[in-house]
Amino acid sequence: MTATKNAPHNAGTVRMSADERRTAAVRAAVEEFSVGGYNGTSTAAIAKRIGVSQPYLFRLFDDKRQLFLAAVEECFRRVVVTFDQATEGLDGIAATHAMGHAYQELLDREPTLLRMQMQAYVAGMDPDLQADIRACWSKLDELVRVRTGITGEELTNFFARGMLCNVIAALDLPKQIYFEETYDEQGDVVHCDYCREAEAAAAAKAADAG
Amino acid sequence: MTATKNAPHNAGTVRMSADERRTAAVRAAVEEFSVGGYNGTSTAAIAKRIGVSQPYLFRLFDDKRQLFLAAVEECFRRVVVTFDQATEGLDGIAATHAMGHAYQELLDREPTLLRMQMQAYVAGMDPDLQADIRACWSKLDELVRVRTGITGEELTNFFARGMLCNVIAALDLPKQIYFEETYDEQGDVVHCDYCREAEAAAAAKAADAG
DNA sequence: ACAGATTTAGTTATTGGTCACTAAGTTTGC
DNA sequence: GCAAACTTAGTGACCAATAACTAAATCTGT
Repeated sequence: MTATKNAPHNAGTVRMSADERRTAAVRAAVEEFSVGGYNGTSTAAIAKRIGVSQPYLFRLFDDKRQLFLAAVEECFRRVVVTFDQATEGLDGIAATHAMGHAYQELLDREPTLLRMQMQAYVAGMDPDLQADIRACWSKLDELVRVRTGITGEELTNFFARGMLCNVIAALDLPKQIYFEETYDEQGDVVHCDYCREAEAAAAAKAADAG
Repeated sequence: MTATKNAPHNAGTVRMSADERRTAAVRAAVEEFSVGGYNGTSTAAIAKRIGVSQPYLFRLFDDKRQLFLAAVEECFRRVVVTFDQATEGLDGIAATHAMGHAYQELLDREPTLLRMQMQAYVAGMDPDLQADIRACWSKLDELVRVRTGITGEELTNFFARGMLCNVIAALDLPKQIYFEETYDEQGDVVHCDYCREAEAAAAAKAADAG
């Protein structure tokens, strides 16, 4: 009695394949979980964001936990892709610098990704989720090690600075407090030699493609 | 009608002053919130831990938010105290090293404090809490700056490495992955020159007191 | 010294609301 | 016409916060 008999049940929403919906749901989940965290985000909020009823989410995912893990994996996947693209044709310290710059750029362009990471780490305190979150971390660790070849203090500082970026994203601190950039007379960012190497590699690749 | 007429209402629990209870509640809150976070921890769990009814917590604190903030402040206070004690009689790079060591020791001895910090940072994404959490961060930042005098890259790396410790605590990673210590033939930890300076300062202070 | 008054530390019972998840049905594209 | 995409309706569990009450400690006047 709530709807006229022959009016469409779900007017306004587009019909999608389950896989397409799942993908949309994961994207939405990243957005929602990144600010509310696992316990502070309702499945209803995620459903609303993709224009679907809340119970339908449970046809796409076994439970909230699975949806959260999918969001975490998507988040790490996007970071991995970023690192991948940033270090094409580079290795050693040049690759390390490139990754560092790329991550700091994420802080400006996609703070959601860094916030979602924070949420993943605290969710990792729950024994039910810890193993999966650790696996995400390990993959990232692995990528950095093989792409850069750095170890010891250098590796530690790389990840450490990444984690500081995450906190800056969470608290919305002005990033120049800890990451100052220097500008030339034109107001452009001054790049170091490693940056120039990275730019050269990118230019070479572009020339190759074009 | 639920209890025999003259039987004590709260048999088994000790009577405390409100201030004592509040202190106990804050300690319990740090324990509980550090693993469950703001949204994943019930006030009932905290009340149970100090042997008090759940509604009574709301006589001691206005609401859950206040209780959480008290726990966050207690957590940061304990870190500040640790840094304070670790750097007595030191400054400059020696103080920086001493703080760094002290923080890494917290990772072994009081992982709860580092986990609680993570919870504070993600809770700081909530606009209602962000200002207070930022204030805690600022205090810590200020302390490190005045005690060590470091700036720029050095300061950044100091905080960055701290944040990495927090993540290690959260995910229960083996800390030697990023913080290897070297041991001598006796199996004792090898200290650097700055450590020795710190030890000398501590010894001098002990001699002064004794 | 002690009875009554007052404050302080606690209780139980309850409520309004939220949330994850289930069951059973309806619509739509092919 | 059927399978796959989606809905509404509902349930039981939990949870922050309130209300109303009780008992123990402390103060006060005589």
